[in-house]
Order: sequence, then C-alpha cells, then structure tokens
Amino acid sequence: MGDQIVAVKAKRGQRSKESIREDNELIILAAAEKVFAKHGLKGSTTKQIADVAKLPKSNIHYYFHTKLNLYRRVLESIFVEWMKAAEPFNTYDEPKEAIRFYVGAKMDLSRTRPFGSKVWANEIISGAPEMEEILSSRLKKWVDTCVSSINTWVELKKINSMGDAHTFLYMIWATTQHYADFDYQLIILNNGKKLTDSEFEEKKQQVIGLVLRSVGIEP
Amino acid sequence: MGDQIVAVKAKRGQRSKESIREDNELIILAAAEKVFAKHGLKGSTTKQIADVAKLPKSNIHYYFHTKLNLYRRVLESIFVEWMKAAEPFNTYDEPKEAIRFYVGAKMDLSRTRPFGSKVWANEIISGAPEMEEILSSRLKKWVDTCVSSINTWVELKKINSMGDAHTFLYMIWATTQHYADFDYQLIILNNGKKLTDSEFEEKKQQVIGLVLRSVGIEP
DNA sequence: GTCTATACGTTGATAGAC
DNA sequence: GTCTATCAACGTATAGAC
Repeated sequence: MGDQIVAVKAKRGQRSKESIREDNELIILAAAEKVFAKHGLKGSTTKQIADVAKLPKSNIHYYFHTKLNLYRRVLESIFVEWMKAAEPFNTYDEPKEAIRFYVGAKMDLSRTRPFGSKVWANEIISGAPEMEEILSSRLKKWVDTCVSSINTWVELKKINSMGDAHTFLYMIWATTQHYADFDYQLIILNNGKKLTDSEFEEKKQQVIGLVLRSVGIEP
Repeated sequence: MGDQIVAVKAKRGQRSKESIREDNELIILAAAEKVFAKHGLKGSTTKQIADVAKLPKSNIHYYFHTKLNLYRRVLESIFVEWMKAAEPFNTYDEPKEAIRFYVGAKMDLSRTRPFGSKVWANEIISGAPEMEEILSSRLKKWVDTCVSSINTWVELKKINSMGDAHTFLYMIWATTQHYADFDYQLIILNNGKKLTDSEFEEKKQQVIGLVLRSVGIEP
C-alpha cells in the first residue's frame, strides 16, 4: 500500500489539475480503506488516514469534504468490485463450474483486497447505517437472481436441495470472507505464519471442494 | 437488555456492598457488550456505555477503571461462553453427532448472544491486539484437539478428507457466526423481517445439513 | 458507593496565507 | 491546489462533595 502511494506520487511531473486530483483521490481512498478496515467509521480519524496517505489532514477534507463522505465512497468502491467477482454465478450454466469459479473469485478477493472486505464487515456489524440502500436494492436484486439459479439447479436435480437457497449462498459468503475478515486469527492459529500464495491456493481448492460436496457435487 | 437492567436494579433492597458491585458490574458488562459490538473499541465511548447501563459515566470508571480494561473483561466473558458451546465436539465420538451438536450450539449462540460474537469479530478484524494471548494459547489448544478429532474421523473413513481439517473447522465458524455478525444484512435481504424462532430453527437444520454433507455424511 | 464538576488531550472541520 | 494555524465539540479520566 505504501509503495503504491509512493509510485503514484513519483510519476507526477507537470500534470494537469484533473490528474492530480484523480491521483490524490486514489491515494486517499486506498489509505481510508486500510484505516476504516482497522477501526471502523467511528474509530477512524481523518488524521490517521492523512498519515497513511502521507498528506496533510486538511487535504482529506479538501478532496472529500467530510469523513462520512469518504467512507461512503470506500463502501461504494468495494461493492462494485464485489459484484464483478459475482459474475461467474450468472455466466456458467453448470452448477459445478458456476460454484467453482464464484467461490474461487471470492477467495481471490479475500486474498487481494482484505481491507475492503473488512470495511464491509464492519459496516454490517455496526448496523449497516450507510449501506441500507445498496443492500436493499442492488445487492437484493443480485441475490434474487442467484437464488433462482440455485433453485433451478435443484429442480433439475443437478444439486441437492438445501431447503432455502439463501442458506447455501450465505455459507459461501461467510466461508470465503472469513479468509479476509479473520485473517489475523488465521495467522495466529497458523503459528504466526501468513499463508504463502501456494498454501492459499490449496485452501481455496479445499473450500471449493467442501462447498461443492455440501450440495452433493463430487469435485 | 434494558429490561434486564431494570430487573436487576429493582431487586435491590438493603443489599451488601459486594452484591451491589456484582450487580452493577453485570449491568455494565452487558451494556458494554452491546456498545462495543456496534462501534468497536475505539469507536465506543464510556458515555454511550453509561447511558445504556443507565448509570453515570464516572461509575464505569469506578468499577472498571479504564475503558480498555472493561473491553478485556467483555472479551474474556465471550470466550468462556464460546468454549462451553464447543464441548459437544469432544464429548461425542461419532462425527455425525459431534458435528450436529457443535454446529447447533454455535447457531444457538449466534441467536442468543449476537453482540458477543460481534465484539469478537470486531476485535479480530482490527488485528486482535487485545486477544493475542487468548488466541495463541487457549484457543489454539482447543483447535489442535479438534483438528485431531477430525483427522481421526478421516482415517477411520467416517468422513471424507478435506485436505486440511482447519479448513472445515473455519467453515463451521464462519457460517455459524455469520448469523450473528451479519444479522442486519440478513434482515435487509429478508425484506426487513427478522427471522422468527421457528424460521431460525429451520435455517439451523439447513446449515447442519450442508456442513454434514460437505464431508460426505448424509444428514 | 454515587455523582457533579472539571482537567486536559484529541477530533472534525475550516479559514486564510502561500 | 497545498498546508499551517485555529476552534468548538467531544473524549477519557479523576478529584472531591455528598
């Protein structure tokens, strides 16, 4: 993250004002995601964000006006990425492929963007006051589509019935996001060692296997 | 929660000082669990806790000295309850029963004590700075026992192998705790309606079914 | 044991020099 | 567009009257 900030800053020669704004907004958004992930909306301070972004505190307010506004922008950006990862579920007809790629994409996101997942988790835990709209309209819509796909597979006897399709979907969310949200716990229980990329790939395949078997598909 | 506080207060006639302390500590701990769940350690204020407990702010400091100390007491109390729920895993020999009762107990805890689960989640998300000791010694020890039970079942061909037993255990934690930590999201996606007790019981059985099938046990 | 008053640091946000 | 200086509000914690 720090390297990212330095890299963006170094590239600046004589740049247009729009470009400076764009760069700084990205730097601040990345810093904010990290800080909000650790302390939540209320627990984070604009000074912390400014320090991580290596900018004076007043610049945060200059670009985003209020802390709440910056927070909303972070949430929005996470949601967009999340929905991108969710596409496999609608592009594959066979449950085995759809589930495999969706769970895989979610696991990859937990690995590459853990802070985003944590900001999301924090927001939900504290009652989702800033996300009700996103959840009740945009996410709800996607969930409905997804649930009907799962129900179709059940009707076609391609997978076992689990009663309510939501239960299955929530298990996928919970299990994959656990690798982002609870990463510190996983590290401590792994004797203080972070998983290497290849170890993580292994866990990913194991998770895919468990999820597939849970609905009766042999991986 | 509010009723609980009123009930404890009303019972006081002429009580010993020890008993007053005990009651107030319980009231404050319950209030703190609720507030810490919503805002995390940094985001919570002693005033909020005092207001929920219906006591003056200074009493919080009188009984627990510092906010951090109170927070640690809340975490400790959650951990104890958590370990109690974990007993089934060691008291049943057959995986089908052990898993069924453990997952059931975890689901029940998510239903009856969601705030505790959220405080725990918040603490892990923010890097577990106050819990490293609990995690790396006491929780680690329990996990090791649990993992070796699972491995024994695999060796006895009572359940399918999933590669690393931790992956299976983490899936159980994630899925069950999701019903506490993400309860607001679940409500919104359920059209704003909280699950009734009997609906929750249904979900619980579905989760148990998915978990059992994921290791090849027909529920 | 209870609670008001207050010390003293930190916070979000802005004004205004550069 | 950048950044120092500043402020009012709020934070934790304590002192001391009851």
